[in-house]
Amino acid sequence: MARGKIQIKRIENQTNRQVTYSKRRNGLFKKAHELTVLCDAKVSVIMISTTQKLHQYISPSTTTKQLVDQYQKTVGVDIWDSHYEKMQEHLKKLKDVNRNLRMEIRQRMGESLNDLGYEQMVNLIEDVDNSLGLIRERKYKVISNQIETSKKKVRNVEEIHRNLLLEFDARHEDPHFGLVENEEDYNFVLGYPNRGPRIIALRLPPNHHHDLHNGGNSDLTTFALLD
Amino acid sequence: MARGKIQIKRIENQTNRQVTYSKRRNGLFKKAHELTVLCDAKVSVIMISTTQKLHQYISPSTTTKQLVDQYQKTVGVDIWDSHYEKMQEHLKKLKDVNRNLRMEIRQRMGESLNDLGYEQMVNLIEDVDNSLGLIRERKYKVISNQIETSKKKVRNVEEIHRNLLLEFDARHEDPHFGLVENEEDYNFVLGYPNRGPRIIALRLPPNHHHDLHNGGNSDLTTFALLD
DNA sequence: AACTATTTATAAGA
DNA sequence: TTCTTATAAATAGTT
Repeated sequence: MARGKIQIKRIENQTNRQVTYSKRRNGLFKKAHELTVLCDAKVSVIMISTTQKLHQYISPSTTTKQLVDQYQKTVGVDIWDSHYEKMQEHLKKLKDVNRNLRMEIRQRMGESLNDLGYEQMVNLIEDVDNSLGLIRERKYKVISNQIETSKKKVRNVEEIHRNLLLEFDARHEDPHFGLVENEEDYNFVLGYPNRGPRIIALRLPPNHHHDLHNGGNSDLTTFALLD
Repeated sequence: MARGKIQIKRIENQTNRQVTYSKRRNGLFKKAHELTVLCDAKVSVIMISTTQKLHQYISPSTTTKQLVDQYQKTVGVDIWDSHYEKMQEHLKKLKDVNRNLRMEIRQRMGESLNDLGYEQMVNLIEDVDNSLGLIRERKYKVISNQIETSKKKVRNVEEIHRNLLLEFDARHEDPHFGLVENEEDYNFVLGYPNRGPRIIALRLPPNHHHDLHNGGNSDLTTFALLD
């Protein structure tokens, strides 16, 4: 439109094309803005160049979202629909699933049984009964585990105690064993209040002598502790 | 831009403004199209006039949705989000709720009990047990209802039968009653094989005489039928 | 990015 | 609305 007329067709020279794009883009935005001001209109211009660069003009009085919203409302063809549709479907499915789950729970809780036929009710009873059995089983298992754990702990404590007593015993038989020299100091180390000697006796079968540290799986015998 | 320079500010004369809007809108669209062709760009122009009329130009190679999608992707601010937010939230909540419901069902079915503490398990057992009781109760109720319904039906049939016999009886006492004149014809009407008379007797308390067709709610007595 | 000859857009009038 | 046209504005090609 200056220094020579041009044909409106793709500019093949890339540099030229980009320059023209830049110039005309600004021209378009300026025109858009003038239109906005002069005619009190709302204008959105979005453009993407061949180089995938995006530019946009939007009238100061509005936002792109507003305008596009208005666009879709006016044009009728909701361009969000395709976007929404799947979501709507998903939502619907989820609601259905939700309803069914709630119904199942209600029935399992003994409510909303009106819809059930006799046969279904018998099945439900059997099912819930089985479930109850499973849960009870599980409870007993948990209890057993807890008891087992407690037993192991007890055994462990017992062994530690026994071990201690063994050492104590050995010390009496061999006064030169270890670092502690006299009974008073030893009592002190054991945490006994130092109120004179206390007699502790333990009878241990010989074969148990080397089993003392193998955890809690051996068939341990409880020994009477004489204090 | 011709016949006098104009200030870029709102045109107060409405007619003038609309004319200018129309002219410049076409100009803008033309420019947009030229840009599209010359520079191989994609352009979307959406505008709304003061009169809320919407016009748009879109490059032939694309759609408004595509361009706006590109716009939001590029600009980063997802303008759909605000649109979707509530839905997304709803979706998320539903998913959570569904997950919890499924978990509850699984637990009620005796699965996924690892997460439950002992206390919770005891509660669950009590709950499921109660539910089982409720369902059984319901089952018994249904059975009772069915039995009751059957009983009523039986009573009803019995009454109809009895009524019929009463009429039959009356016919014997008063031969001129009704239209049927002789015993043979009457038996035929009643569907009895015509093998001579059959003696049928019925004893009925007088006060029940008018209760015969009031459904099954009265305290009906079952009478022995002598055949 | 700046210049400018020229084309194009358009304001005002009809 | 559309046409006309004087004139402002835009811009293609050049620097």
